[in-house]
Amino acid sequence: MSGRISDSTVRRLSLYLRMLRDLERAGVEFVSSSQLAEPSGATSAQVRKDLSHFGSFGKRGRGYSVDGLVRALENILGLSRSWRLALVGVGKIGSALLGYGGLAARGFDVVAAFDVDEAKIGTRAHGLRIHPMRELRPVIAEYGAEIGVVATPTEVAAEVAAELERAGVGAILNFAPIELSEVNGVPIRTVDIVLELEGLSYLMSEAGRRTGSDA
Amino acid sequence: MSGRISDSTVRRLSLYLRMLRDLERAGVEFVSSSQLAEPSGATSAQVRKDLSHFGSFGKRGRGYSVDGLVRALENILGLSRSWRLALVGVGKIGSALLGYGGLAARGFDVVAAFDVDEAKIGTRAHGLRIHPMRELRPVIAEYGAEIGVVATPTEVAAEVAAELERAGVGAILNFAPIELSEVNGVPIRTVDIVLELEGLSYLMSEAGRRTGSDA
DNA sequence: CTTTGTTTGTGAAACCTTTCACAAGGGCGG
DNA sequence: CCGCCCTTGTGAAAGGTTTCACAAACAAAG
Repeated sequence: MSGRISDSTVRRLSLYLRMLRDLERAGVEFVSSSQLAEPSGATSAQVRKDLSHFGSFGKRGRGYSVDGLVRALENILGLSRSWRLALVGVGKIGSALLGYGGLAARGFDVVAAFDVDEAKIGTRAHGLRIHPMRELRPVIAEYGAEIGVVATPTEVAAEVAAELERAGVGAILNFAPIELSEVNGVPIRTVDIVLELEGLSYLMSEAGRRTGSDA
Repeated sequence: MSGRISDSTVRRLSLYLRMLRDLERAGVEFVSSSQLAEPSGATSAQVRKDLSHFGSFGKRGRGYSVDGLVRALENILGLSRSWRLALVGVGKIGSALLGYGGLAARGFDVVAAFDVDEAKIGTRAHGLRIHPMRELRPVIAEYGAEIGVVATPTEVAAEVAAELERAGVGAILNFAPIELSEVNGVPIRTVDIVLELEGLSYLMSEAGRRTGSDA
């Protein structure tokens, strides 16, 4: 088992875990790979293959113990603990994140916030004091933040990401529409809304072209 | 050329276009596939392969005309026009989207907003009147919205997506942490922040496990 | 006009992911 | 205990994407 696990496998594991938690709440004890596959649009074989990279969790003829698999996946994904986030940029997106209870509910706590705007520094947003960028390193160290969130304008995103890295975060979530390159093995995920919309734009145009030329 | 184009190819095309627009602004006339590849982390061969699905845009020995390729990619991606968005759910994320100028700047105009909260209905958010859900269909028809944006709580996201489809949108951007299944050929892209964070959590835990067992 | 530089466009190869299909294992009723 | 049924775990096959490597094409210089 276990070599390098693909990104898509990890994504699916998260989706399986979500469904398993729902099942657990509903008091279900066992689940089969096909039931597990449905909500994420995967196949039962894919579920079994995904899990097989990490071990043997099922009972033949019976399926998977819901509780057992929840714990196994939480361990694999690193979700049996909570993570501390440092937010840089308390603008539109940053504020939305601070106000979004879904993060803390799932074990991602924003413990520190930073901005360059003198008017914001020292004030509180959703109960969190906003620090000046200058204090990035000490404050991140003080709170032990592990994940940096870049919610700044595009122009400074790369610089901020580098600064976060130097401050010691182990991973970065980036909301600026720019491809940041991973250095020093600090993984970066970018959430790029415009890119998603452009993908949809392509598909709609493509559909139009096909329909158009059919007529 | 041109068969079914993969998602990752389309994403890269968007990234190429971004860089090309920067180059255009900078007055550069020609660009090579390797220059184009760099910012998106692709290889020059990949750039050429991606483009080759749609035609022959370069000049051997010279590279690609920046202007020419910008227009070609805008046409391919459907970005030589602007798109009208209908936003459902004017909560934290919805408001952040309304306030984010980056969308309109790139040709994605939010033309209608909806919510169930009686207190919000009739008021304006960032200059946009908030309509009740009941008026979804007529208002979307009136403004000719083409892309629906789901920014509601998870519980109602699937229902809202179905409603948007019936109202005639051609694509859906979903911010709720749930996998919505495409029906009637209406493509759906989901932006799932928690999923991204969990991916980072996996990588950090994995790194920890490796380092831990090395010692 | 010919030679030299460079860079494209593209089959073929390598690599990676998903699907298939089935032997192995376990529960359950009789 | 036996036989039946169900579901896992997994090699092998299929399908897809990325990389390689090179002929073809063009610009520029002599």
